[in-house]
Amino acid sequence: MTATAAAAAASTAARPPSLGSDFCGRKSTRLVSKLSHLGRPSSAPGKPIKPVLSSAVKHMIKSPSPSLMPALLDQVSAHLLGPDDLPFIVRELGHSGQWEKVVKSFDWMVLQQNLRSQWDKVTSTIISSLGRLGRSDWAQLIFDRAVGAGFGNNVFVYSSLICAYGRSGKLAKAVEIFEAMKVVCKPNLVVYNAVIDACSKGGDYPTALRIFREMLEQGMSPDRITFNTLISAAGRANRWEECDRIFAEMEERGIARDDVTYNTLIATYCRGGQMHLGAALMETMAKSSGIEPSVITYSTMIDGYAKLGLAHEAIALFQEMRNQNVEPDGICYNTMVDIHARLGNFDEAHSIRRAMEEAGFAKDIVTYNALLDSYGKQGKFREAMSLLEEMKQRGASPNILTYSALIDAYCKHGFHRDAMALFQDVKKAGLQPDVVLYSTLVDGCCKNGSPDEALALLEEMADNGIRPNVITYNSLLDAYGRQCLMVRKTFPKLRFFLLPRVTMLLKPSMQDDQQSLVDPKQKQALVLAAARVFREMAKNGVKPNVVTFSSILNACSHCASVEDASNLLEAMRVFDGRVYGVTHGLLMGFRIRVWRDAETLFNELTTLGHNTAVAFYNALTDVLWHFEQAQAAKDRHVWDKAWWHSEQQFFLDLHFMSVGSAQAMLHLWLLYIRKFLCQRRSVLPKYMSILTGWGKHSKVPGESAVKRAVEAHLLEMNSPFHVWGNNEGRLVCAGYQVQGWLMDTRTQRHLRLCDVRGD
DNA sequence: ATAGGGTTAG
Repeated sequence: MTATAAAAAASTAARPPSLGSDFCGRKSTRLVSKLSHLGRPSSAPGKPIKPVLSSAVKHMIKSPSPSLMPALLDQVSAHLLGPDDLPFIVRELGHSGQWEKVVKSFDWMVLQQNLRSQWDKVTSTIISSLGRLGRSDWAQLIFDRAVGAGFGNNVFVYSSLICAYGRSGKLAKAVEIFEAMKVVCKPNLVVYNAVIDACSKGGDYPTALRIFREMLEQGMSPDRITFNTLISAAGRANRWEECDRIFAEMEERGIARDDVTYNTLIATYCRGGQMHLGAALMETMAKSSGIEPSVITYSTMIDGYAKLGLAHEAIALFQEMRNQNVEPDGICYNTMVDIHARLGNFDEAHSIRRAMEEAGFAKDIVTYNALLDSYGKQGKFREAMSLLEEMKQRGASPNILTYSALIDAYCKHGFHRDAMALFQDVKKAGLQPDVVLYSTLVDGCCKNGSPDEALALLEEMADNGIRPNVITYNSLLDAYGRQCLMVRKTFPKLRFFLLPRVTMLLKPSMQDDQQSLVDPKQKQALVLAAARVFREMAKNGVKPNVVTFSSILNACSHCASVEDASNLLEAMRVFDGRVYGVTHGLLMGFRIRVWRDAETLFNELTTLGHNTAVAFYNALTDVLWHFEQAQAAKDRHVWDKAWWHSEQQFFLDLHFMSVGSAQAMLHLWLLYIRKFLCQRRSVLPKYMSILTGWGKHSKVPGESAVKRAVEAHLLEMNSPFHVWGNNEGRLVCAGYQVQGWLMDTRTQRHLRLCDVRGD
C-alpha cells in the first residue's frame, strides 16, 4: 500500500487490533527550545570562521545588555561583508539563547545599506534562530518588518518562519503562512517538508498526510527527508503500524533509508511500547542496510525501556552499548542520569554525571532538571535547593521545566502556598507558563483543596489562550473519581468549563463506603461531576486516554448502583468500544463472552508501561470488587511477583495494589496455597507473610487503606493473621495455623468467590 | 530554509 492509499484508508480503517492510539498516554506534547551545541559544528566544513568574528561573538555573548549590540557590530562591520559572516554571529547568539541580541542584530542590519544583498539570507537565519529558541512571536515580527521594508519574500524566509511555528507547535500558524506564501512564490520540496514537520510536531497526523497528498498532486517528488518526517509524524501520533507502511513505501519508491529513518522508526516502536520490534530492527539494520546502531539508536531504546518501567533492561542496554564501543553523548548520559535518579539511586546518577563531565559533556539544563525533578518527587528538598544554587552560580538560568519540577514537588508534598508563590516567580522571570505547568498547578489545587485557585487557573489559562489538554482534565477527573473533593455549586463566571465548585478536601483514606464521610447525595454529585468533566473534554475535542478511563473507573467504584456505574461507562463507549466492551462486560458478568477480548486488552496494557497498566488494572479491579464481581477480578499478569516463597516463608506482596486488587489477590493467594496443600500434601513453612506497605496511598503516611481493608477482610474470614510487631504494614501468621484455618470447611466457604451477576 | 534520541499528569 502506498502512503497515499494509506492516507485514504486511515480515516475509514477499522479499529486496529491494538489499543487505539489515543489510548496511549505517554505522548510528550511539550515543545521546549533545544539549544543544541551538540552535533552540529558552528560552521560549515571547509569554511573556516574568521578569528576576528569568533572573538567578537564571544564578546557579544558576554555583553550584559542587548542594547550594546549595534556598537559591537559596528566595531566589526568591516569583517561582515562575506555572505556567511553575519549569519555566523546570529547563529552563535542563538545557540547561547540570547534572542534579544538576535533581534537587535536585525535592527542593525537593516541600517547597513552595504549589506543589502545579504538581507534575505540573514533574515532567514534570524527567523530560524528565533524559531529554535521557541520565539515564534519574534520570528513573525522580524518577518513582518522585513516584508514591510520590501524584502524577505522568498522561499528561504518563508520556510524559516514555517519551521519557527512548527517548532513551537503552532501548526495552524504554520499552515497559514504556507497558504500565504503560495500567493508570492511557489513552495518547493523543502517548504513542503517543513510544513509536514510542523504538522508532525503539532500532533496532527491527518493534516500531515493531507499536505503530503497535495505535494504529490503538485508533481513534487518526496525525498528521504519527507519520508523520515512522515514516519516521525505517524510515530508522534502513536501509529506505529502506519510507520511500517511508510517504511515499506520508501523501499517501493527506491528512496534509500538512512540512519535517521531507522532511528525514527525505532523511536515510534518505543513510543508504542513495542520494544521487541525495536530490538529486532536494531538487530537487523546493519545487515539489511549497512547502518550500524549509533548512540542515538541506543539512547532511543534505553529510554523506551525506561519509560515502560523496565529500568533493568534500560541499564543493561547501556552496558551493552559500552561493550560495543559506542560512546555515550550528552543526551545519552542525561537519559541515564534521569533513569537512576528516578529509581532513587542518586549515587549512581551522580557517578554517571561525573563520567559525563569527564567525557567532555558539560551538564546542561536537562541534567539539572532531571535531577531536580527526582529530588523533588522524592521529597529531597535540601538536595534540590543546593542543585538550584549550583545552577545559579554557574549562570544556568532555570527554564519552564525547572520551575515545573519545583512547583510539582511543592504541590506533591503539600506546600501549596509555596507552589503558588513560585508560579508568580515564573511570570516575573518572563517565562510563559505552558499547559504542562498549568496542569501541574491545577492538579496541585485539586489535591490540596484550594478550589477557587484551581478554577481561577482554568480561567487564566483560557485568558492566555492555553487550552486544557487531556492531562488537565485527567487531574480533575481523578479528583472527582477518587472522591477527595466536595462539591457545592456551579461556578457562574466560568465560561468554557462548567465545573461544580469544589469546597473542601476529604481524607483520601475514606474509601470504604461505610466509613465514608461523603453522604450518598454528595457522592452522587461527585460522580456526576466526573461525568461532566468527561463530557466537557469531549466537547472541547480532547480525546481521553487510558488515564482518563482509569479515573472513570474510579468514579464507577463510587456509584451507588451498578446501573449508575453502567451509565457512566456508557460515556466512554464512543471513544473506545473495546475498552468499554471489556469493562462493561466484566461488570455485568458477561465473562464468557468478553474474556478473550479482556485478555487481549490486558496484554496490550503492558505496552503502555508498567505504571499505566497497574493503574488501569487497579481501577478496574476496584469496580469489579465493589460490585461483587470478584470472580472476574483475577490475575492479569500485571502483578509479576505478587507472591513468592523462601525456605522459611511464604510472601504475598500487596504493594502498588488498590483496595480491590489487594483483596482479589489475597483470595487468589489463599486459593493457591490451599491447592498447594491439597496437591502436594506438604506442609507450609514456618511463617506466612502479607506485605501491604502503605498501598496505593503511600503519599499519605499513616493512612493505609489497603492494610485496613485486608486486615478487616481477614478478620471477617476468622483468619489467624495478625499485625507483625511494630511493622504496621505486615501481617503474619505461623504456617501450621494458616494450614489449619485454610483446610477448615467454614473457611472454604469464605474463599469461594461468587459473582452476583454472570452468564 | 527541512527529518532521529533526553527533562511534565495517572
